Amino acid sequence: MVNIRQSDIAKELNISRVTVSKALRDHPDISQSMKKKIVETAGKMGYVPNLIARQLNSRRTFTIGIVVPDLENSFFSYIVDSMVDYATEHNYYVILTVSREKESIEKQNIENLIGMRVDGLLVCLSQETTDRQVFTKVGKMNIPLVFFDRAFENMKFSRIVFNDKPGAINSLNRIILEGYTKIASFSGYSKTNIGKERLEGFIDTLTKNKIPIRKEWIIEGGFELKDGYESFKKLNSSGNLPEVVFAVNDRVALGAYKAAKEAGLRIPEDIGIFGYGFNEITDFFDPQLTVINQDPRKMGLEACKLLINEIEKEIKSGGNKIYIEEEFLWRKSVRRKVK
Amino acid sequence: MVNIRQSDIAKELNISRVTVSKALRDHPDISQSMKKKIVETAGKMGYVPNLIARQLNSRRTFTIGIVVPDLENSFFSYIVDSMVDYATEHNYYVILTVSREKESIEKQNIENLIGMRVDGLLVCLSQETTDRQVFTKVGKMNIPLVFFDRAFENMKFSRIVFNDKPGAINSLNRIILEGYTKIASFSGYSKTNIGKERLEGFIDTLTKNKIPIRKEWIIEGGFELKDGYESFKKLNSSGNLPEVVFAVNDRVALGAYKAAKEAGLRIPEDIGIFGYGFNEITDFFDPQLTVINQDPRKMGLEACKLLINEIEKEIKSGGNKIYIEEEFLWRKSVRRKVK
DNA sequence: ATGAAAGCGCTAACAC
DNA sequence: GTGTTAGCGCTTTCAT
Repeated sequence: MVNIRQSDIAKELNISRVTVSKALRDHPDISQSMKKKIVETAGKMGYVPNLIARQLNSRRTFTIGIVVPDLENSFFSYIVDSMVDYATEHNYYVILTVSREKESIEKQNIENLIGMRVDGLLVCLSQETTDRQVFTKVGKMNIPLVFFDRAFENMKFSRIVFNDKPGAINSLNRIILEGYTKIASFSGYSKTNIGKERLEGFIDTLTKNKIPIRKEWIIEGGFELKDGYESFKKLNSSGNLPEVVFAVNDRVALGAYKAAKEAGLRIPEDIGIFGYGFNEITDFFDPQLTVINQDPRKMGLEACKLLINEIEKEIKSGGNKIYIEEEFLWRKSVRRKVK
Repeated sequence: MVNIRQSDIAKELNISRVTVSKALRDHPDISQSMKKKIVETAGKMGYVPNLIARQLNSRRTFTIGIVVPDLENSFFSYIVDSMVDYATEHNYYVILTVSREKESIEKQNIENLIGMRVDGLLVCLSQETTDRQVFTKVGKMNIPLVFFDRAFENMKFSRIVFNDKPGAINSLNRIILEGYTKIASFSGYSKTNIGKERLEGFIDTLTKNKIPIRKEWIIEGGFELKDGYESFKKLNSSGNLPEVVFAVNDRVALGAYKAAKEAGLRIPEDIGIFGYGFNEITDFFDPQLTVINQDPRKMGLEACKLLINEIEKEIKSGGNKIYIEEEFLWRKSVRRKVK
C-alpha cells in the first residue's frame, strides 16, 4: 500500500505499464474506457507519480533555486514570498537557500542547486561576493539565472535592480522643494554599491541645488539599526543638527528614530527623517516613515517572471538590466512646509 | 562542454563508468592514482553530478518540504529562516511552499511535495483547514511529517507548539502582581484555537485572582493591525479605559498603539499594552513592546531537528507534542509599579 | 488502441 | 582494483 508504481497498476489490471503511463497523462492513444479504469484503480491504490523519475528523463525539474542573503530581513522575505507565489502559479517548485551574506555559503548553495538540476536560478549576491567563478560555470552550463537587487555587471545574466541614484535625487529634490536645505545623510558604507550610489545621489542633488555639502553631515557607519542609532547620537552631540536626516535604509532610520526620541527630539517637529524602505514597513514607525519605496514584491515578481520566460522561451537574455521604479511616499516623518 | 556525465569521463579515460562513479564517491575499491586522475578530469570537464539520477535509485531526495501559511508575517519568515539553516547544515534541501491560509492551496502543495518524494514535511496548517485527508495519505506513505505552530491532534505526527494558556496565565499573573486589576483583552477570534486558548488563559487568571470579568473589556475582532486599531477605538469611546491591554499578537498590539496615540494617550503612562510576540519585533514598537516571547527560531529549529531525526533514525514518532517554552519579557510598554 | 524495447544518469551487487 | 549486469520509475519511439 506504500509507494505504488505504474507497473503495480499495470499488473493489477493485466495490461502494460506503458498503457498506464499514457492513460495517466491523458495521452490520446488510450481509449476513454481504459483511461477511466486506470485512473480509478490508480486512485484506489493510492498512486502518486514519482516526479524524480519523470525529471530524470525529461531533463527538466520544474524547479527554481533561490539564493538570498538573509530571510530575517523583511525586504528579502517579501521578495521570496512573491517569487514563491509566481513560481507556484506557473507550476514550478522553489528550492530556497540562504547565504547569510557569506560568499562561501553562497557558492556552496549554487553548486548544490545546479547539482539538483534546477531549471533556473534567482540570486541576490552576498555583500562580500567578489569571485565570479561559480557564475561562469552556471553560464557554461546554460542554466538561466537572474540576479535581483545585487548583481554582477558584465555577465550574460539579466539583473533586476532598483535605480538608487535617481531615487535619491528625486526624493531629495522633493525635500528641497519643501524648503529644506539642512540635510544630513546616514549613508552606510560608501564602499558598497548601494551605499555609494545613494550617497552620490545625495551629493549631486545638493550640489545641483547649490546647497553646500557639509562633511560632518555625511555619516558613514553601516546598514543596521545600531548604526543609525550611533550616527544620530554623533550628529546630535555635535550640537549642530540638520533639519532632515536621509537614511540609507529602514533599519538605519529606525535607529535614528530611537536616538532622536531618547534625546527628547520630536519627529517631525524637531527633526525630519526619511529614507529607503517600502510601503509595508512604514506602519511600524511612529510617526510613519516617509520613504523612497522599493517594492520588494515588484522586484521578486519581475525577477521570477523574467527567469521563467528565459527558461520556457529559451530566450538567451542578452543580460538585460531592468530597473524597478521607485516611488516617493510622503508619510509623517518629514513635515511638509508647502501646502 | 555542457552537462558532462560520468560516462563521458569514462570514455575520455578509456575506463568503465562504474570506476568513475566509485572514484568520485571516494569508494575504497579504487586506487589513489586512479581516483586522482578521475577527479582531475572530472573537474577539467566541468562535471556536476546529477542528483536527480542519484535520488532516483537511492529513493532518497535529501529534501524537506515546508508548507507555511504566509511569508509576509515575520513570525513565519523567522521560522523558515531557521529551518533552512538547520536543514542546510544537515545537507538537506528545502522546498518552500506557501498556502496563503487556503486549505485548497495547502493540499495542492502537499501533494506536489510528496510527488517530489521529499524525505519529510514541515507544515503549519492554514487557518481554514479542517480536512485531514491529505495528511492521512502522507501517513500511509510513511512520509515523516512534523506540524509546527498549528497542528491536527490525534494523528501520528509530532507537533511543535507554544503552550498558549500557561503563557497567558504566567504573564497575566506578572501583570497582576504589579498591582494591575483593570485589564482588557483583544482576543482575535475565539473560534480559532489560538484565540480561544489565549482568551481562556485570560479569563482563568483573572478569575483565580478574584478580578471580576468585564465583558466590555473582552473585545474580539481579528488578528490584524486594523483589528487592534478598531478594538482600541471602541474601547476608548466607551469612556471606560482599563489600565492595561492584553493583545493576542503583535499586529493587534501595533494597531492598539496607533489608536492610543491618536487618542492622545501615552504608553505606558496612560495605558499599558502587552501581548504575544517575539524578541526581534519589540524594537519596532515605540515604546518597546512588553511581550510573551514566542521565539520563532526556537520553533523552526526544533521542528526541523525532530523531522530530520525521524527521517534518519526512522523513528516512528508516536506523535509527540512538544511545547516550546515561552518567556515573559518586560520592556517599556507596561509601567512597572513594583520595584 | 495497445505494447515491447530502449534509455534518462547513476549506483549496488556481483564477478573477474 | 576494475568492470559487467541490472535496475531505480518513468517516458519516448516504434511496432503490432
